[in-house]
Amino acid sequence: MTAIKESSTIQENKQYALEKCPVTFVMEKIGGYWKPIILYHLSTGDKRYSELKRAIPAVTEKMLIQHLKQLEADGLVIREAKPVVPPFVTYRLSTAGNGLLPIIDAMAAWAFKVKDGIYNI
Amino acid sequence: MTAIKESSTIQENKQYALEKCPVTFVMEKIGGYWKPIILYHLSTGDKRYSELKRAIPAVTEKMLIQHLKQLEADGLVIREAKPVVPPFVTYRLSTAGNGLLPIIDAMAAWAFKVKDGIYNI
DNA sequence: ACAAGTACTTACCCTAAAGTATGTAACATG
DNA sequence: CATGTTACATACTTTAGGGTAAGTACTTGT
Repeated sequence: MTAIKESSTIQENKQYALEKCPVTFVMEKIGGYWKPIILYHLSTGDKRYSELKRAIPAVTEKMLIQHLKQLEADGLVIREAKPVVPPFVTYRLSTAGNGLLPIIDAMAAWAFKVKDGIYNI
Repeated sequence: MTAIKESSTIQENKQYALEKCPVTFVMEKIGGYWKPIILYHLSTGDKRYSELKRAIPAVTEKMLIQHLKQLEADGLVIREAKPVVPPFVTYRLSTAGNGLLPIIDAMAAWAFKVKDGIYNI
């Protein structure tokens, strides 16, 4: 969680956009390079922290937990920690998180159409 | 179009994410605070530049054209300029741009569910 | 005694994206 | 002849986000 400065124009505009535009609201939740990838990996079942780390080798640990914490704070993923040593922590999608899957699917469908040249982009 | 530095880690990671994750690919296209709002406004029919400006008062002109140019470059919107003075320029969604609408709708649906408290976030 | 594994945390730096402010061409109108 | 309108462009600044590198606690294996 990076510190954000209150009352900068950019934050005010963000507020405006968030209220005006449901799409922006969603982008707030799943925006950030790694969040969609994390969500994708969690869509196939719950994962340990280290499993995610290995599944997404390019992500740094800082970014991984930072996004996981944010997703947790947003109520999209649920963290479960067993009180053992070494730690055993699993992450899984919440109901709201699962509700995102149709969006993810629609995005993937569009992306594949573009890549297959269905649209002449 | 902002100048980007080749071969920075962030750019390499972006590449990785773009290839691995179709969702990230889509986020690249519609990410940025104003793009979804612009797309939403264009979804109800073609609009003049000045109409968009008035429809989204909080956006600065720089951001508005910057995003419009980017959307145009990405093949999502089509720009049509009549060679008159004062200029008369309209923007509308391309086929690919229209293909985004199901995503936009799915996002809006999810956002409204969250706001209506359907999910207990 | 020491390395390894797990799940983090923290301090610092760098870049891309957004914002501010101002300027431009071309004509039409008062 | 000055002002307004439209659709931009461009130089400069700020900020949020991402990256680097290093450290922490607690236990098991060698």
